[in-house]
Amino acid sequence: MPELPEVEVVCSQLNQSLSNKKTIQEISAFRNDIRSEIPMSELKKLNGAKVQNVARRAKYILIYTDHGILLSHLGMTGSWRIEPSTSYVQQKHDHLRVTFKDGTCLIYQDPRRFGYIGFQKLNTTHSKLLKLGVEPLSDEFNEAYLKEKLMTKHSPIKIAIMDQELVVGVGNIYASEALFQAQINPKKLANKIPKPALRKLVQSIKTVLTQAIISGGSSIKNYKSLELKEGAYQNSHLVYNKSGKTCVKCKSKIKLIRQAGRSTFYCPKCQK
DNA sequence: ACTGGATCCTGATCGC
DNA sequence: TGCGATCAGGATCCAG
Repeated sequence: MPELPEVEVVCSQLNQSLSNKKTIQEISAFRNDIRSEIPMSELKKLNGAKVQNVARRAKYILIYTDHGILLSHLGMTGSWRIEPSTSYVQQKHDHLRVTFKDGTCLIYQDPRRFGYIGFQKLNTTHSKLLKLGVEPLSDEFNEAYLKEKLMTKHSPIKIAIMDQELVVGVGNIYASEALFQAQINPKKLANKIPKPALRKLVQSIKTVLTQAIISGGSSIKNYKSLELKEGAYQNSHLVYNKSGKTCVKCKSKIKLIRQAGRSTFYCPKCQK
């Protein structure tokens, strides 16, 4: 479900709500068989821990405490929500619940169970984070970096920019949107893109992600932020989910194709 | 060493 | 209205 902007929004809200105030009383799982088993024996180490801050790395959410780090990934349908402990009623697909000493609790819900919950020891890097590429909104992600990385890439550019070992956070929606803004055909081979186009692509990715964060993310199906608010960036999508509709630039029809099993939307006339 | 496809799972939506 | 087929914002494993 969520790409970088949606995770960023959830993360900053969690940071607002949890940091420097909450002490964990108890962590319990309703079921631990999500895609990868929830490591309850390790998570028990967080009992009595004080939350320090919440940060994002790629599409992972890291809840830092003085006893260790609660690592999570929302997969396609995962979400976190905060409720008063006393009025908590278990909802369908609630898998994990963190109870705080101040009378509130944090619940992880994930219908498809594609998400991930893990534990990271203090001063270590979890294995899931080891191979991740650069953050798209950092200065490390620039034209020179992209050119070097794509030199040996024989996949279509759309697939390449979704590769989390190259650059993190770009998923199916923002890949299509960024390529449209950069006027690059998603089928074009990554190692065949001229330098000026790569410069444009870097800029487009940064712009699209930044604008989406400002809008509170995209709510296509069931994404909601912590405060159960929907994002608004779906209203700014120019190609995603627009097949058959008119291109805003040239008035021809937006096309839908399938790449590596995922939908890609683009304008055949504007994107060469 | 690469690449694309199948796979994990539930729920919403589409077409007959 | 009902029912099966298809599709969904992700990541990983496997085969060619």
